[in-house]
Amino acid sequence: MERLMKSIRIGINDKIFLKDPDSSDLGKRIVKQSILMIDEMGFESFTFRKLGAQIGSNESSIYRYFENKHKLLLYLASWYWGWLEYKMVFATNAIPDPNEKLQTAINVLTQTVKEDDSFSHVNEVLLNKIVINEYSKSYLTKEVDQENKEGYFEIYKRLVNRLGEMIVAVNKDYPYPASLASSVLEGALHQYFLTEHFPKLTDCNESVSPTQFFTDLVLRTLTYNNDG
Amino acid sequence: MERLMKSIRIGINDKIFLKDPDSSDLGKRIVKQSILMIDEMGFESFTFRKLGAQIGSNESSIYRYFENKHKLLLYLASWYWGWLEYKMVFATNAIPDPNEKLQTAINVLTQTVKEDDSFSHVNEVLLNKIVINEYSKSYLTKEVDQENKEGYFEIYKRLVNRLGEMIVAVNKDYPYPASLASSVLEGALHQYFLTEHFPKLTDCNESVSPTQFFTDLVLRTLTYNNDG
DNA sequence: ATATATTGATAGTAATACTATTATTTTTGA
DNA sequence: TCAAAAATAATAGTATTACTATCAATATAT
Repeated sequence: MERLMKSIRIGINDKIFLKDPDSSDLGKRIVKQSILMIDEMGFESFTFRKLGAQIGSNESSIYRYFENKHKLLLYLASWYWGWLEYKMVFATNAIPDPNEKLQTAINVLTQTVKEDDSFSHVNEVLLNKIVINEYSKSYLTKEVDQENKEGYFEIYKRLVNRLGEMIVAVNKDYPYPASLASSVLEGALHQYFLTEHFPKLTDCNESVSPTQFFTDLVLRTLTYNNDG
Repeated sequence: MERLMKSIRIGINDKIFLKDPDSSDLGKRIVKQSILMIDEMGFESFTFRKLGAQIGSNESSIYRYFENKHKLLLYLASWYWGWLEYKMVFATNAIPDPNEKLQTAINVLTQTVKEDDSFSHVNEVLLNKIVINEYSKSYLTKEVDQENKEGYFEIYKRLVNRLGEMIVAVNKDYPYPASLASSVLEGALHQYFLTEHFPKLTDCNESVSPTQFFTDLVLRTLTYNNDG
């Protein structure tokens, strides 16, 4: 798996960047260091000037890769969701039983990332933390419809839809597969956030994972029968 | 109900503001106009300078009420959740049956606000939209733990806990009442957002409401029996 | 009528989020 | 291998943001 992951490339909508950061050493340093810095100081405090100082490069050079830090966040998020999608498809592909397939998908999608593959310049552990803390900010904007039209959220949407299809495969009569799928993905991020900062608002903790909560939730929801 | 709501006052942690905006005409104009402007231009573009220009007051005067726009957002959010809490407690108070009580609570908590009471200086319809689009930004910050310690999220937490208790009252064996409660509240905001901007990621639309989705979800989850 | 509190006006600062221009270095490909 | 092209760096500059400070004007309360 690691060897495979090492060589994959996430296909990201090329309107998100001005110059593909994967195409040069500077581009990779921008991505790598921005992940460390956004995790460290938070997206609000992060600036291209600070990033330039850290990587020994110039602010103006970074602007040749990304229009602004918002676009960089969209890039990082797309990378993350693309990577998760790959892991999910890989993990579920060979499973014929719809129940087991869905179960496996939920496992992959709602687990925290424990270690990065250390081959790529992308630290997936930190990227996972960034997505938990910052992803919402990438779409809670006045420009969301325009940016959606331009395809900046395609990978995420595809991932939600894949999960939705697996839900349908388990129970074709369940009336809200898309809402359940989007709730699982978004909710997992939220439950991780709560575990860290608002422990009284969640039952998840060191011994109970969001994966357990959502696995149970989806099971109950899809195998419900009203004779009980 | 309208008459009652007219005179209620939401008790908001007074560390959120420097001077109670409810205590003066200027304070009320700040709150009223900020709601209109944040809804209109989004939180990022909104500034105290622009707000001052709109209400014919001075930027520096606004800073005497709120340290910064983040605190103003915390104030508006607290007001909103306090108002919802009031509506929920009022609506559920007299209901003895736990199932019906929970059902009513979910109704109140996941419905959009259709008209404001027009007595208060707060437009609840717009405030509801603001909470959908901006609330996450109030806690997805590096300062969240400090601010939580100072009690800025008390009302929201109390509301989630109340809902969690109602869930326990319906099914004391369900292992994730807090997570389910927080998922319903947060998820309702998210489903409304998706309906507006990512319709393919939700089953909610003009004829299916997030209320229906979550009512059904909670019903299935709490009345599940594994004989099926 | 006067002290006090509130608001307004003006100005100023450091930082942000860029853009523009020009210089320097690196890459490439004829 | 040398010249052209591309990429990066350095420097400077602009408009805006997010404030703070000071002082003047006005309203209010005793």
